Amino acid sequence: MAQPELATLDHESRIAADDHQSIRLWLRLLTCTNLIEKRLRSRLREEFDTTLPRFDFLAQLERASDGLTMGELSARMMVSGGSVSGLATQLESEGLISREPVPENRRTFCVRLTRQGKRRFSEMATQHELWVMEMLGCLNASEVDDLMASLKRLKSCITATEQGA
Amino acid sequence: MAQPELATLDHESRIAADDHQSIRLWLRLLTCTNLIEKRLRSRLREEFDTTLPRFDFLAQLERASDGLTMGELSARMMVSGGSVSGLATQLESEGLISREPVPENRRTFCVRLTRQGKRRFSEMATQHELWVMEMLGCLNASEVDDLMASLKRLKSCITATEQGA
DNA sequence: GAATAATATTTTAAATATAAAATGTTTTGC
DNA sequence: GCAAAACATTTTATATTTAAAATATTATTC
Repeated sequence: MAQPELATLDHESRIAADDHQSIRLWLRLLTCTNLIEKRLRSRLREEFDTTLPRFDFLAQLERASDGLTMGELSARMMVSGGSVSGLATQLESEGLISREPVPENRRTFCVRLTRQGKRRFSEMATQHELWVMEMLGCLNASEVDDLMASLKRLKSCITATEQGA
Repeated sequence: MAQPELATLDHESRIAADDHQSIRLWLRLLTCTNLIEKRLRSRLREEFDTTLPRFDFLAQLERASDGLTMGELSARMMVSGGSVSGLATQLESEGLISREPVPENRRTFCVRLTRQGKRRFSEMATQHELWVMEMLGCLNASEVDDLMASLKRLKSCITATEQGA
């Protein structure tokens, strides 16, 4: 009974079904990301009176002990140069980062965490990690590994299809 | 040789390792979502001179043939009421949606696609589906199914840890 | 049934996003 | 070496986001 029905699914129908499956996967991915992002956003506001972009800015610097240029920050944070510029102005005025000119290339700046920025970030990072653990922690190690592998493959699929079409 | 080393990983170390793995998973998820979102955003701009939130607004209505209230739209789109309100004002002025009062409850509106909105959305949806296929299409059916299952589990993990902590 | 609480939406204020133009610096090509 | 191109950043103008206040309606409670 099942086989004849399957046989009636022609190539076009199957393609259409796959289409919908792709869309469904994309929507599910988006939902998960939105849920996590919103939770982190509200916790950062409640507990540290800050925002996700500002946290992310500091996090990128924490990972790069030699400092980063504005362009590198823009690429790693995946936001426009204008955004990075505005965030940097704020964080600099709060004393959390420094923006020093580079003698060899006067077009660029080297952005670093200040001592205060490091201290402040580490307070937030500890909590941030707990919040993420809280949300992802019920996945066991092999589930996490599976997801990591699948998403790695997905990422390479996405970047394989180049932007300029 | 491997067992003794594993044995030296005490509970705390293993927890720390898991923490980082959770963060890495979260960042990878975010990267994938950002890549897809940016691509869709720029394509929608280039080809239809519109934005992702506006497309999403219409898409939610397309799926709900009986129309939706502003609050339902807000929940399904996972954005604030204020955003929905602003988007509705725009889309209404462009003639793509209608916002009719509901006699039984004068607080709410019933939002629907207009004929023009349906036509416009279907043009965009066709392309949108192709763009998503383009990015996710290199995953085979079983990879997609695996991801769907993993993300479903992830979603239930996230929502299981309730917001109000 | 009047006062209070809950609900649905819009408006407001502040922050953030982008694209594109402007500015200043370095590199390239002749 | 000078003009043109490429590069890195900031500024500008516009659009979007959110949280919270304001508005209006409905439901509850005593």
